Amino acid sequence: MSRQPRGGGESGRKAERPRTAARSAQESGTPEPKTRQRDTREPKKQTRMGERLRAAIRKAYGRDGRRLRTVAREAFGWADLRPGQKEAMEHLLAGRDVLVVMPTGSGKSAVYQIPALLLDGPTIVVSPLIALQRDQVAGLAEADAGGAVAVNSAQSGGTSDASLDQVHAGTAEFVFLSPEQLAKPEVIDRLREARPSLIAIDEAHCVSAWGHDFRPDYLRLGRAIERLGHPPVVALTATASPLVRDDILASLGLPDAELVVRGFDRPNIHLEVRRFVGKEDKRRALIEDAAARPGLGLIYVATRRAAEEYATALREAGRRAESYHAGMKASDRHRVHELFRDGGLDVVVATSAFGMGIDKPDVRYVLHADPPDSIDSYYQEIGRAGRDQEPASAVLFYRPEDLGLRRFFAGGRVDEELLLRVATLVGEHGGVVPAKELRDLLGIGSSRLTGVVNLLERVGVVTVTERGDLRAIAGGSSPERAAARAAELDETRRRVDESRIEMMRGYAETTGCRRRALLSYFGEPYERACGNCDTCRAGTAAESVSAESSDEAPFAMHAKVRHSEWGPGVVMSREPDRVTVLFEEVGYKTLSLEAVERDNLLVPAP
DNA sequence: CGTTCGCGAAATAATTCGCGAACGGTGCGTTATT
Repeated sequence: MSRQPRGGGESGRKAERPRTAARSAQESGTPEPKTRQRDTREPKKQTRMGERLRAAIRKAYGRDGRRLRTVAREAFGWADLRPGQKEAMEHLLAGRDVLVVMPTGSGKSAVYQIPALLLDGPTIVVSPLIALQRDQVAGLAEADAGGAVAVNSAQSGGTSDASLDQVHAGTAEFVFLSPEQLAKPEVIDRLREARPSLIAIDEAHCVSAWGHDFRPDYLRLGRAIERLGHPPVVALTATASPLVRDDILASLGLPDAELVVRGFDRPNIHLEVRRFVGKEDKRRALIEDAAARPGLGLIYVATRRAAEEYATALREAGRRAESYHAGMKASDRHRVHELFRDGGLDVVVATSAFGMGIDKPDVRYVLHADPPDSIDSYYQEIGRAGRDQEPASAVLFYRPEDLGLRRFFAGGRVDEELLLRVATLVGEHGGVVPAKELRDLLGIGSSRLTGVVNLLERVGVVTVTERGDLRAIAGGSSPERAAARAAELDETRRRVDESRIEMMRGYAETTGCRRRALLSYFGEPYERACGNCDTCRAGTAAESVSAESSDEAPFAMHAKVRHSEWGPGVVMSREPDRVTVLFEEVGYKTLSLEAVERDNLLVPAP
């Protein structure tokens, strides 16, 4: 079987339908799908190519979803599709971009795997961890799915070259790579020549969580998508609040994406917060609790050191416990992962490094020795419990002070002087500045430079060429002004991050139903008390809910409002005496209704 | 932001106190040595 690299082509397992349709769609002047107006700095030709492809796909497949079931059965052996899966696949076959928010274990991968086999052209899968890529390639090798390869630094350059050759020749349907690979012009060139028909962004919350400083190439995926001709894109994640969803779509450049959200509530997970004053009290209580619990568990901690200390203490208490964090040798991490997977442990004590790619159904409890940086992260972590639908527990061992570390991490600011230096150097140069020369001149690595350039690009003074080099935008503002505006953008991001920590605090300290607090954070209406959290059992949640339902609150859920100082926002949750609003500029703010009414702080916005 | 570490001083002979400094998470890729 072979896929013809360019034009023509008669042979091949897959029908030529979409490509043929692409030509006829173009010739007959089929109206372009109603899609995005792309960034004008991008080459026009590529954008049009993407839209033609979309039109072709729409024409060829329309609303016909019957093929989906056939492929599911024949290639993957899946008996049936779930509603969310089918809906997302149909959007893709109709040429639309899609953001899929579904829990792990609900078959998110199928959402791109099945359309991949129906669309003629390779599928690019962006995956954050090389270990994950390995698992995904291995998983696809077992199916009759047209072959899967990876491109990354853990294998030899020759192997990666061979992978790209296979994609090009049509002998590999799926190619897995990291965002860093897609930052390389030569990789993009070769993938574009292979005419990809689908792009999947796996673990898409990483775009939002890691893009701004940790792995800045995540923020360049939007560019990569354009340069690949913008075939239909599906972004997949297990949790994302409305804020994070918007961030993902804005960053990837998918303003008109369809949204498919399924299965947020996990009613079998009992929610509880235990509050402590002393650090030592908390530590003792957690060890005692974990040592006594039957079944498999996870304990999340904030530092590597705490991971090792708790694991040691639990071993002394007679449990089969191991720690897991990024400071451990790769071989040890691997060993712990396998032990966990094969039932050789009672509990893993881990930093946030442990999680992605884990889908063990019988985790009975997830304890947090420290709160994470957001409810998004918290829900992701506790969501690893009870996937078998049997009762499970999520307990947060809470002291307000423990949020300090999260504030510290969120408080990191961009180097304003570096912003200014890059803006000045590129501005004065006038022409194309090779990124490597700039890095050498400034003595910084590519990740730092990318972080700074991402900000300067957003304020419109610098642009990145297809080769990855830098050029000033003519008529842009002065370097000083540009650097100041870029720093302001970063400041907004910081304020929003801090407000997300405040929402985490709100969850820990609420007297209302905790499930309701979580679900309303994710924009899921939940107008009752769940009966399966500590506040419900204590009775405080019921008071809170009944008080609210009798309340004639003036601000409905999801209503658009405007604050005199904080600007536009959306109502995210209401309680009897207060309302939480997500503001574009400052993030989440909880306001007392009394103050809102007295000073007329919020007005409805159009 | 909060905790821990290391140091010198105080109080007294082996420990305790107070203070400022250092540190804390997530992974890609690349490169220099075994």
